[in-house]
Amino acid sequence: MDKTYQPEQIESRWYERWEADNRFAPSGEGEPFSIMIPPPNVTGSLHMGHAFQDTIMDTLTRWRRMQGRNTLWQVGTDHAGIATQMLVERKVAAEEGKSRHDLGREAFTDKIWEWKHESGGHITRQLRRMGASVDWSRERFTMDDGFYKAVQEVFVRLYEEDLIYRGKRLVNWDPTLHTAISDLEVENKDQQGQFWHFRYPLADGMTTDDGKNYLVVATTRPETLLGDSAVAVNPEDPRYASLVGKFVDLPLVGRRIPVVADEHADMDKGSGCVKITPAHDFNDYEVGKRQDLPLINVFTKDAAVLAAAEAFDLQGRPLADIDTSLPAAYAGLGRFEARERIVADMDAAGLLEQVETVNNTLPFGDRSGDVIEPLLTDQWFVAVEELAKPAIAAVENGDIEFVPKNYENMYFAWMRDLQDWCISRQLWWGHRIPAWYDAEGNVYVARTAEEARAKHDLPADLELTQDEDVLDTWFSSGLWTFGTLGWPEQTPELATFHPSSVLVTGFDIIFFWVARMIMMTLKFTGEVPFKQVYVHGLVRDGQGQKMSKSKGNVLDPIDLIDGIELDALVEKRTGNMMQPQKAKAIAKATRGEFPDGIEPHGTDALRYTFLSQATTGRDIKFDMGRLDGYRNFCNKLWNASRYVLMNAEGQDCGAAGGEVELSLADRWIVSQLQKTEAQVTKAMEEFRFDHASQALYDFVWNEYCDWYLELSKPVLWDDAASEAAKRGTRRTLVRVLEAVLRLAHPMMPFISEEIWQRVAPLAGTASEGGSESVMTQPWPLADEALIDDDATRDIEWLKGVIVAVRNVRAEMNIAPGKPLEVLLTKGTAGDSARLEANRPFLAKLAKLESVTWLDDPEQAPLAATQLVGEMEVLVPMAGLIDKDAELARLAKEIDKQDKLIGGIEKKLGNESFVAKAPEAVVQKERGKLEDFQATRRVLVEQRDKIAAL
RNA sequence: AGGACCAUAGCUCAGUUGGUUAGAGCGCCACGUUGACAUCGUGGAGGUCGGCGGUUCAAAUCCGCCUGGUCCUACCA
Repeated sequence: MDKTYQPEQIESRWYERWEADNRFAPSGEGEPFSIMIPPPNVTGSLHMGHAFQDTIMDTLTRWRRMQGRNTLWQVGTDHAGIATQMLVERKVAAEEGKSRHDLGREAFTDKIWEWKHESGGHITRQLRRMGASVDWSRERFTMDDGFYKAVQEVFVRLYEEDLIYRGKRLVNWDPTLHTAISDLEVENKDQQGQFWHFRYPLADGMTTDDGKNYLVVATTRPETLLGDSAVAVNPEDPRYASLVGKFVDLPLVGRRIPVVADEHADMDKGSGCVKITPAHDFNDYEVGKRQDLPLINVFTKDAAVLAAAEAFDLQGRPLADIDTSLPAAYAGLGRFEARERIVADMDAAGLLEQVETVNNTLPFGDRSGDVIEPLLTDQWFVAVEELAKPAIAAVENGDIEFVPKNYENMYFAWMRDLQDWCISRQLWWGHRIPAWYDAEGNVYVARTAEEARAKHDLPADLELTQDEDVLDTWFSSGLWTFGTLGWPEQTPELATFHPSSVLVTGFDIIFFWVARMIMMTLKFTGEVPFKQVYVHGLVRDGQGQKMSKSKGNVLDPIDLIDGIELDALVEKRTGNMMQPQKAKAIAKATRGEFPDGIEPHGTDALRYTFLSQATTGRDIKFDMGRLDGYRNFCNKLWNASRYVLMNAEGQDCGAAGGEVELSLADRWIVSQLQKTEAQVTKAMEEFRFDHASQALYDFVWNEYCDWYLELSKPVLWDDAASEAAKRGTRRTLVRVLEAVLRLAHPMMPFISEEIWQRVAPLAGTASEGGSESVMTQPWPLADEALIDDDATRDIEWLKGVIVAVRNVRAEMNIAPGKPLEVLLTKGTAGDSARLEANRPFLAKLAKLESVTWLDDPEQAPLAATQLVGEMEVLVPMAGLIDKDAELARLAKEIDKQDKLIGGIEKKLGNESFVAKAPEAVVQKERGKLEDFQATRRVLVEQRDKIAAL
């Protein structure tokens, strides 16, 4: 083995080997365990969130596989409609100077497929770098043929049950992307805006009660004035009661519109009058429905003003009897330009009463960044009410369990107030909606045009054209758990691996994805999609900031694994920016934070860092310090293994039998191993990866390396030790390490495999040069019978004495290597026996020349003293003591004991405590009091002795 | 406006059903080339557990209020 751990040398090698050996496929035996990967965008690349999530899934998968479960980690990618289309659109524009419309639908989607083939391997290669043990042979894509079929099937069946319908509705329209988007894709941002108060003249000579011939309405969107259908006042408002049913003349347009009474009007806001524009505002749309108002659309799909408005009734049928003429001056103006012109014109007409500056919230499309426009368009919807009921019940009755539990409330709140889901998108990339139209606009929903004809008895020569729209990406990803397993065919995989065991996902897509999967899967399989949902937080930077290109704080997991030069990192963070003016500051911050770039850390260290920080549900602040620390941990494990191999390879480790004698240390470390195995297993079961990683780290570093390896040296290097004793220690060294590697494997797959290959043959769990992998070894099971409390107590005693001597050395400034004479006194017979049993260990680890048992404490020379239980550890200090320093130290120690004693005495002096606290607690306090008092006595004795010098 | 979560050492975080001398890693200080490891070893310093009040024999832990932070939902004509 190399002297230093070199992750890059082992990681790619092992992944290729595992894949070649088909280690990731289900075994076909045992209780099934399955995880469906949240499919990343096919053209995307791995970010920290993926790396984190993949680590958790892989750890669970490897662990369950080792437990003997029939394990499938299903992999695949998502076509990601809008994101992918936009990306290719930009690429085509940059490279060919063409828009997608220049190319046409077919040629453009061909371009996307080309791009998919070209770049689609990127994310999967990165997944391999993370060590993900997914079954590549079953890789799926949401637009592959089988999935397309599943999507069509679901659409047709839902339509046949009247759970999908088409209609003209107000939707969130993205004027840049020219598509509807869902509520979830709208990001509301606070802005400072203006609030214009307009006068709407009353028609027919009417006046208000206070004699005005106009009503005042206020709006943040003057341009929608063109589409007003009414002015509303509150039915309870006495000021306007006489005007309800009368009319106003809509300024600039000249249309007569009614004054209606509706509860939407708030008497306490502004004038109490509100303009109603049902075709351009969601609240007004509701008012329109209640008041039976016409829907007057005044915008094009670009959100520019139409030459003539379009009027519809609430069912979306054109209305002929409405005057749809609009002022020619605004035709073709964009909405913001129209706004300015309208405000100016109102002002000029003397109808602008007031302008206020206010804070308001604007809706932005999360992809385009454009301001979203509520627009009346023809769309397809899923009626969700019926689907939601069983989906809510499944979580209520525990068929699906969220971890942590509090996300269930978030889920319920959303599910109980669900709007119908707009599933059509005016995009070219996605699943084409399986609906056909004839020349008269009749719609036929079927799996194919042929099926549509057959079903509806249509003549063969009737021309049918397919709906131009595609489905929302989440419609198809909602079918992910069963679509990937071959549904609608009843495949064996579907029978075996569905429902999946656990979904690992971020809280940000509970609504987008999790909720919809639950609804769709229950509907079509009658099963829940997964039994548990492990919800994790966002990976943020060290300061708790969201990682984003514009902030310049993005870390690429691959750079953490392989390392990156400073200049390359700066270039990566500042190149190709949307806001190039930030580049300088980002470069400076990056050079400040990583003056030497980023060192390579390896995948295992990165995974371990994620796991150690994986506290359920909370966002994690990625800690570079921990990454270094766990790289060091890998190095520690590496070097400990080198020590073991140096002492075990070519030696008799007891695998072939032979007499074996186990030392106290051997029995102790085996005992500690059992406890660690139990802890790690329990933590895994509870999704507490932080605890699992911590327990393993503690055992490896603080027990196995710090103590056991040191304790093994006196046995292995002592010529006087028996062959049976050496064999026992070698066997223990090797066996414990072998178990540790199995325990570590789900968390650190690469280093554990690399070392295991060398260690397992020595431990007798694998054959020399064999084809086994740690991946498929049994998960270590704690054996209660091997827990040895006596050995633990003895080793604790030994450690106590060694630490006591080290303390003395540090305090007295004695060189660490200087051999010392040590006396033990005031101990029990047990202490004396322990000394005899552990003399060689003590001498070696505490660097002692001699250890003497002193029966008569009076014989003790002047010495630095430490306590181990009742026993005193004396390091004779003839003439070497700095009297003042030692007195000061002792005074401080005595003071500390006094405080502890005082605290307990107060507690024990409290009658209620003694009366009400459990007896065990009281006894414990009494015990502590005695200990502290004993310590204090020794310290005082020592102080008096030194003071007397 | 409603709701969720969080606040523990300089930093990142553990702390199970109330009973610990409140822990870990990193960082810091001192010492150290002992035959696995300086990506290391040994020892150490460092905490009014955000504030106030309550319940209790006993509160970092339970309850209430307050402050600060993160996020979600809704509204903003």
